[in-house]
Amino acid sequence: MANGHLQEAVSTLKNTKVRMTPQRHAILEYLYETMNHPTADDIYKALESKFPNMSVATVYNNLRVFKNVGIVKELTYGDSSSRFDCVTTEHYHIICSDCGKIVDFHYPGLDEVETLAEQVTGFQVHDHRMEIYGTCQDCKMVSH
Amino acid sequence: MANGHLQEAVSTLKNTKVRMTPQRHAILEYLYETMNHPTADDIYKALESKFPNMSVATVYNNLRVFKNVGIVKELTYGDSSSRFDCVTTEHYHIICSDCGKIVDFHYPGLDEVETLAEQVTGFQVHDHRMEIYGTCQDCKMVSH
DNA sequence: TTATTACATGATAATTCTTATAAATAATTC
DNA sequence: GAATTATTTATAAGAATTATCATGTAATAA
Repeated sequence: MANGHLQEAVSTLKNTKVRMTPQRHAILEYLYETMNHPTADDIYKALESKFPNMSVATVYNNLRVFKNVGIVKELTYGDSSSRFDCVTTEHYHIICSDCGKIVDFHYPGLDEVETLAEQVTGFQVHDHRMEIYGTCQDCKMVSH
Repeated sequence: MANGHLQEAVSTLKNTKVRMTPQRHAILEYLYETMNHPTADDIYKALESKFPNMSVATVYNNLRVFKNVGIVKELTYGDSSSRFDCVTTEHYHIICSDCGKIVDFHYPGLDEVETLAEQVTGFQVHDHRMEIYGTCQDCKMVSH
């Protein structure tokens, strides 16, 4: 299933001028398998053994390429480094303020907010973003 | 009215061990008067004439202090530098993807999302964040 | 009031994340 | 297969933020 999404992403790339390279495939594979919201550096380290010569710039460059094509989303939280997420279904994130863990959280979507915003502000809305912050169960334990 | 909120923030600080200094007052004043979601550098430049000797570090340090006390919120968008917003009433932001303009957008609040998230994930929720992205009217004009 | 303590500031260095550059390499097109 | 174009790699550069530390200033205690 994750594999299916990966294939889909690969064929999306095929339709553009973007070439498929081993590095790009590995980055995508990692994103779609782990579903882990990694930073660019996380990805770099994870693929270090497979691609000892790969540059950090390659990771950044390709993440940007993927983002432009629309198969990867960039998430900027407060913690200085962006996180990257493969675009699959509509879901939000809940983030633990203590340990930083990110958990997917499915929710119907906030389309009504978008339409209301359009009416009130006159903007032409094309996206929104929401995150929830809290303390995860593990961290609740620790603090007791 | 903006002034009222400023006074409130000042007295909040009084209750903590945080001292009031001219620089801190000026930073808060700027935040509460402009309501402009400035970056740290924006603030630094805006206060340059009043405080020619003020260091950028002072701005950063104090914004962090304010954040910890809870009278200022840090907003991280994709554009590399954080923006800072004084905490007043519950509102969200709608951001123009073209020119970067940020407009306040009042909405009842998404408490139900928080409670649902608590039930589903087991997190203890204490905050959430939402933004809407679109094209503002000015930029819509330009593109025609 | 004076001494002491604790916190703030300012200048600068250091760190970190990200992007730009340029040469080498690989893939695609004809 | 040769020419063209995109990609990788290594490194340098850039920008935002934080750390350091000496100095300064305000609060507290005697």
